[in-house]
Formats: sequence, structure tokens, C-alpha cells
Amino acid sequence: MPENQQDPLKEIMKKAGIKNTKHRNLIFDLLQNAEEPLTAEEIFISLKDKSSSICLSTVYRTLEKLMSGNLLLKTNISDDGKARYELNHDQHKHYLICMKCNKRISIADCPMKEFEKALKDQANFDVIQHKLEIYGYCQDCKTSPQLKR
Amino acid sequence: MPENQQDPLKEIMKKAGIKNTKHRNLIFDLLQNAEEPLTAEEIFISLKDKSSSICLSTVYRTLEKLMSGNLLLKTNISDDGKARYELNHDQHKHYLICMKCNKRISIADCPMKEFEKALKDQANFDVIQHKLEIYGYCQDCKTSPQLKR
DNA sequence: GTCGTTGCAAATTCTTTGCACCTGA
DNA sequence: TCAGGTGCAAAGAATTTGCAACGAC
Repeated sequence: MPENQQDPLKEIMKKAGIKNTKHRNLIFDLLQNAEEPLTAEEIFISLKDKSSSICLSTVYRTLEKLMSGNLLLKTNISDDGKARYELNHDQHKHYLICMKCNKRISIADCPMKEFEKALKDQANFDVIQHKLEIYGYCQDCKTSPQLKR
Repeated sequence: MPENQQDPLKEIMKKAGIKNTKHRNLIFDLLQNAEEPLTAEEIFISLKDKSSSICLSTVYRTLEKLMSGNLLLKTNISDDGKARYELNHDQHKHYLICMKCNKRISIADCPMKEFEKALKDQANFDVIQHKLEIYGYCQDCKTSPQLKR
């Protein structure tokens, strides 16, 4: 059923003139199965186990390549100085980030759907993309909120 | 009229046990008058002219201090690896960022107002804060969109 | 006078780059 | 074959830290 989803990587990489290599496939797979956006280092560490030799610069270079093919999105929002990468799903999602336990809860809903139209009409601005992260306290932590920093 | 807004800095700093110094006031003033969030380096350069001697680490340390007093918000969204700081206005705003000319257009409206209620009800998540940046093409650039990177 | 703040320089952390070798198409 | 990918080490950029001198309260 997901025919055009089956192997978008090879196809898109071919289109973009990006060679298909072992590392790239591993990194793509990892991101595909990730619950949340990953940092370059997280990817690096995770791959070191599977792949005998990979270095961090390859990870960065691969991430940049995949971004140039619009396969990935980069997020810097989390204020910790580390960029995070996630697959550029067509249906995008956002995260609720608990300020106490740092848990990330992904949500499918997005408040921008309506808003984009208003911006187009009122500000004459064509929205292509947006980034949104929502901070607060999750179910478990809301009883005793306490800032981490 | 804005009586409790008159000098929130001194008051809040006193509360937080933060000493009131020349540099800190300058940095706060700068951010207060800034049209958009500033990077540490922008603040540093701007202050070097006014204040005979200031160093970048003081800027960073001051920003951190002011953040710990909840006077500032930090934004890392712009994917350029530089953190930006802005005053934690009670009425918050968001930016439309043109992907061609990099212009930032601030907007007062926020799509989260309604959404927060839904999150509280549906996900049992208490929203404290959120970060949103909107990318696209502005009025001037929408006729000939062209990505910069 | 005391304790927090600052300047300076050095250290850290994240990311990028140069170069020689390797690999997929 | 050969352009593009990779490992390694070194460079760069943003931010943090140690320490001694300084300044606010």
C-alpha cells in the first residue's frame, strides 16, 4: 500500500545526485525509527555499535546531504546548543516538552493550519514552514513543578 | 501609567539577589529597545562602542543571569548556531521570517491561545511557554522565491 | 569588608573543512 | 573509471570557566 513510501530514500537520493551508501542508509533508518529528533552525536554513538567504523564528520556530512534533499528537518529549538534532526514527514508534528522530566510528547495536531491563511490575507506572507515547540508540565510532573535550570 | 513597568529590572534583580551593574543595565536597555532578538555577539559589539570595556563572557554571563530571573527568553530556532535573546515581554510575539531576504516581521497574533486549552484537556499537559517561528516569503520576495541555502 | 561581578585567557563543546584514500554506479 | 563519499586530524565558531582584580551594597 505505501508504494511510493516504500523506498523514498534511494529514489530521492538518485534524483538529487546523492550516492547511496551504507552509512547514509543506516542514518536514514535510524531517523526513520526514532521517536524524537536526534542529535548528530546520538546518531554517531548509535551507529558505532552497528557499523564498525564511522566518524562524526560523516554523520554531519550525511545529515547535511539529506537536508539538501529536503529529507530532513533541523531543529535547534531546545536551547542546549545541539541541533536535532528528524525526518521531514509530510504530516508534521510538534512536541510537548516537559520542563521537569524533559520528556517529549509528540502531537499530531497543529494550530498553524488556520493561522497560515490569516497570515496570507493579513500580512501578505506566504508560509512555507514553521517551527513550534511547546513547554510545560506533563501529567506526571504537573503536581510538583520545578524548573531544571 | 506603566508604574510597575517603570523599572522592573532593579526590582526583580534585587529579588533574585542579582547585583545591579552598569553592564547589566546597558544590556537590558539594549534588549528593551531592540526590534528583534539579539545574539550575544551583537550585544557585545553594540556595547563596545558605548562602554569602554566589556568582554564577551560578561555578555554571556549577564544574559544567563537575566534568564535565571526570567527577564529574558532565549531562542535558538534560526538554525545558524547562534542563540538569540529577547525580553520576556508579557505580551509575547512571533516572527515571520522571509526565506529569501531574511527579514523578520513581528506579529502580535498567536495561534496558541486556543490551542493551549485543547492541550490541557486532551493531553493533560499544562503549557507554560512555547516557541514558534514561521518561515516563508514576504510580500516583496514572494514573486521570485529562491532559497538561500 | 564581603561577596558577587568582570576581564582576560584558556578550555569546552558543537560543527566544519582539508586531504588522501576508498567506493558505488 | 572516477566523481563523490569517508576517516582522520585539525580548524573554526559559539559558549563556558578559572582566576585574580574590581565594584556594589
